Formats: sequence, structure tokens, C-alpha cells
Amino acid sequence: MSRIDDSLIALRRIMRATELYGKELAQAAGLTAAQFRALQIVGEKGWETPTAIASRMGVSQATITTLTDKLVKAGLVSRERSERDRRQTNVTLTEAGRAALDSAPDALQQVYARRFENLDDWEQAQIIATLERVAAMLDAGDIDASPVLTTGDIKRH
Amino acid sequence: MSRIDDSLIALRRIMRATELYGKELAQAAGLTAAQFRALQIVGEKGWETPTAIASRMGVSQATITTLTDKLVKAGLVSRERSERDRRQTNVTLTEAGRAALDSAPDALQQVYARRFENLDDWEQAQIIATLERVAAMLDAGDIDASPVLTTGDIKRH
DNA sequence: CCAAATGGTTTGCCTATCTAAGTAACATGA
DNA sequence: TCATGTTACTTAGATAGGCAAACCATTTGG
Repeated sequence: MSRIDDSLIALRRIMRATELYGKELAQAAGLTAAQFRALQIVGEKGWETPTAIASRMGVSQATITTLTDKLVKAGLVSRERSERDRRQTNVTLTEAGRAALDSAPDALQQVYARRFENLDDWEQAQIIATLERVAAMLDAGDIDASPVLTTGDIKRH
Repeated sequence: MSRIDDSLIALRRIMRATELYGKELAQAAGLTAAQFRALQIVGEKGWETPTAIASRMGVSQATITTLTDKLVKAGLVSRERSERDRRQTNVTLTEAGRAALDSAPDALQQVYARRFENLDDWEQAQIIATLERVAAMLDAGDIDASPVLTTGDIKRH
């Protein structure tokens, strides 16, 4: 077994872990991973346009339309016509949406965060450097990634 | 921005890169990521039971049934009744399936492999150690991960 | 003022996935 | 040996995510 294999296995484990977390989240929160991701993006500023969400998530506008439909039906966001440019729609976080974001379970990330915080300073730095290096090797440099693990936001205590 | 954020961003970039790769693959190879993953599992031994595939992929049997339907229709695998235990079905790789596996594009992994191989020995070891450590921190220890990045197999030259 | 360009939604269609309910074959204990 | 239970899979019926193409509405640049 080559070292490349070893590294790919580790990568695959990392992805499986977040995949499984996504499923858990969907069950626990009543929101699917994709819905939650969109909700989070909206939550950053409190509102966002469909185009921007689509671009952030790397999917088409049409997909965001249906996704937004679900979130609207769930009462987590609302659609509002932009004043400036009336072609634009602002997907706006509601009170319930904010509450959902705040209360969403994020067990996996908490576990990770807890463990990460227990590391020595230099270890943290080294892990970050390595992860960034791997990301670069995967040629993922051109991507706008927010500090989000698949779907869950970071909780600070 | 905390260090945890930094590490999560890097992780997210890694996952985005493989996600996008999966989409590319689907287009280029005419196979979806899930189909390709199943095909690869079958390809390891040349055949596999639906239950085993389901377990490896972490999905239900029913999902494998429909997935296998697609692969059968595409002529990449065939279903064969087991002699030993006639409840069992062996999903068997066809010639065309083997060819599809061999010729599947895996640009991303090639890029990664090439870059990885150019690293010094100690750097490779260090990256593997770090990735494994992160995987462990994500509590992904119990997972059967093959040396596969989402869907693509490693090509050796 | 009108022809693009832009921003979204609608329509129609895939794929992936699940649960629940079947069917067929094996296994076992009286 | 046969009724009962278990195992392996498939079928049926949902839901979700996703896309492309057609379609509106609005803005913008001549």
C-alpha cells in the first residue's frame, strides 16, 4: 500500500465522517444538509440573493429556487423584492430561521472543536498548514469556502 | 478568525474539490459518482453481493438495487444467482465494466498524486499523519475507507 | 425607445435515497 | 419433514437535490 493510498484513505475517512454527520443533522434538525447550508449562508448577513447563494453552493439558480421554497414553507426565511433592483429577490432570515441556526445540533463539530482546542499551539498551526497544503494539491484554490464543515456552523461558548 | 475556523475552511476546500470532481466525472464518464463508487467496489474482486455493496457504501439495500439496475442497463455489470445460496445475487463486472473502470478519467487524483509524489519523504509522512489525526478527531475511526477519493480510483503508471 | 442582458421562477425530467411491503430460499427445532 | 423464523433481495411509493430550457420581469446601453 503506497503512501498516496494512505493519504487518500485518510481523506476519504474525513469525508465519510462529514457525510454521516450530514445525515444525522438532517434527522435531528428536520433540515437536510443542503437546506441547512443555504440557511447558513443567508444567516451570515441576514439575507442573500438566490444568485449569490447558488454561486456559494456551486449549484444552479433553479436549485436554489426550490430549496428556498422549502425554507419559506418551513418559515425559516422569507422572500422580499429588492427596492434597488426589482429583478432581485432577497432571501431573508426570519426569527425562526435564526433560532434554527442557533439551536442546530453540531455534535460532530463540537467534538472536533473540543479536540482541536486541546492541541498545542504548534500542533494546531501544523494541522492548518497541512490541510491547506492538501487543499492546494487538490487544486481547490479557487473556491470560496466558508468556515463550515459541510453544513454545521461553529459554536463558540 | 480562529484557528478552528482556518482548519474548517481548509477541510471544506478539500471537500469542495472532491465534490466538484465527482460532478466532472459524472459528465465525462457518463456515470454518476454513486454508480462509479459501486462499480469500483464490484471491480475489486470482480463481483460482490448487494448487501456487501450497501454496507461498504453506507446505504440501504434498496438503494443498491436501483443503482445496480442502472449499471446493468449500462452493461457494466450483470446479476447472477449464487450457486451456493440461491438467495444471493452476485453483481458481476462485465468486460465493458472493467473497461469503464480502467478508462475513467481521474484528473483530480492524478494531479494530487503527481504533486504528492513530488514531496519529500518526510513531508509525505507528515501529511499522512496529520490527515489521519484529523480523521480521528472527527471520530471517523470506525469506517471502512478504501484508497479512493470520493469515486475515482488511483491510476498507477 | 428598443434590443440585449440580468435575475428569478416554472416546467419537466433525472438520480439518489429511504421505508415498508413483498418474494424466494435457507435453517432449524420439534 | 414441515412450520416458523431468518436472510437476501426486489418492488412500490415517497421525498430530496439537481439540471436545462423556456419563460417573465426588470434594467441597461445604445
